[in-house]
Amino acid sequence: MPILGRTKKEVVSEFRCLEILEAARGVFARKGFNNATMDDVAEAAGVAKGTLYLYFPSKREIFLETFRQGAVALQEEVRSKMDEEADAAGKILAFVRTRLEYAERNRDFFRIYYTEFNNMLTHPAPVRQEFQDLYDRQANVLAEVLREGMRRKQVRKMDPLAAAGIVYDATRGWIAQRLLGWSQSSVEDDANFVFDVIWRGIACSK
Amino acid sequence: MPILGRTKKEVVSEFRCLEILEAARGVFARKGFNNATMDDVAEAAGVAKGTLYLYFPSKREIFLETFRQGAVALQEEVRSKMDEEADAAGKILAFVRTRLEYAERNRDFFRIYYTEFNNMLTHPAPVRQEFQDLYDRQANVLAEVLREGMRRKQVRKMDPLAAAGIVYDATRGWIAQRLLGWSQSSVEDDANFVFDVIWRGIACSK
DNA sequence: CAATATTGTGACCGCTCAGTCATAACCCTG
DNA sequence: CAGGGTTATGACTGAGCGGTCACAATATTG
Repeated sequence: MPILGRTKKEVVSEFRCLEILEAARGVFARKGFNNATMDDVAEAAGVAKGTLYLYFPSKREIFLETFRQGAVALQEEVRSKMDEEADAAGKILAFVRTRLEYAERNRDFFRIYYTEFNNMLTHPAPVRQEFQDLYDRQANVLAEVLREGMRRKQVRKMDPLAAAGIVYDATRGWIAQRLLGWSQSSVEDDANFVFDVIWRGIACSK
Repeated sequence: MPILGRTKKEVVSEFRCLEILEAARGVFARKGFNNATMDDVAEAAGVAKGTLYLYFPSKREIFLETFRQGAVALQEEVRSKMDEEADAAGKILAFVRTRLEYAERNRDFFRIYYTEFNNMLTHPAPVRQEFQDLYDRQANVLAEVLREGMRRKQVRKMDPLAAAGIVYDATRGWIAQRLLGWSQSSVEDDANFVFDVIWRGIACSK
């Protein structure tokens, strides 16, 4: 007896999955993938260890799912905020600000993101391609914005992907600093500062 | 019978330490700290596992030592190249270029540096402070250069530590891209590009 | 309110791996 | 080259943990 296209069973199951993922996110953020145990996750989620395996096939898969969830949500938020802006400057500021804001609201996710992303990329794994794509998509959105900016003479001529890399990394670094508590300023101020430096670096000097 | 202030025993012992550290660096770079086993390190070093424990108290300590070694060498090289330059622009270019060059020559070290550094910082440990200091020292050298540049009206007024963070992160990001094989250009070109963008971002617009 | 199906449990298993230690090989030195 | 000291070895141990499964609790159905 499906309700709204889904059986009750499916709804409950999905709810459990989300509960587990949320608990897992906190545990992985606190202890890192390797030092987090399935017992930790089970305890945080308030279920027995065996239950975890009713909803996920392995520790790795739980981890990857928390990762995917956060990454996709981040990308969508960033993309939608960028779409609201008309020109390259506005879009890039939106990119920086939205990421900083999201990081503030999702510290656990970003802890995971920054401690494990490099690991994913540098140590070949079956999932490597998936995360490569994740980065590529972000970089390409930025690069497209920059290309358009160059066409309109707002951004000076340079390799768009290279410039995108710098925008991305400057933002990345700033978020890391905030996560480590090295910045006292507001998200707004920090975003403006990072944007200001980067924009002067890539804009047409008029 | 000490020779040149050291006994033969000490010399041999130091040599063995270096052998082990070099082997360990490769293993940790390839597999990451958690997936590397002491058997791996022993095999790479061409000794038995027990021998490792004659020279180091634990896996963790071997790892930290490879890390310290590389970080100290990097810092000294960067500092000395920066000292050869007279003004802020030259010093910052030297900072970027020397780091890129060093990364090219010490890929193993940088693999470790980038995959484990965040781990060190975000997961409290007795060593946390040590690595915090390592970063602080680098950032302060940069910040001092920027402060001096501001005094001479070459760099526009801004928080020097914040600006140092951006220089550091843009460089960091670029090295990561090179390690992942995402850049085809020469080190020289890449260094100039990164410097160019950053410098326009922070220099007095004249 | 049985009878059956579904979901949850946690003791347990097998394996990996850091670290140990009894033994061996290799020095010196006299 | 004997014998005492130093360095090397690798089989072994014990702990930790991912994953399983026999059983229990709960839900569903007729």
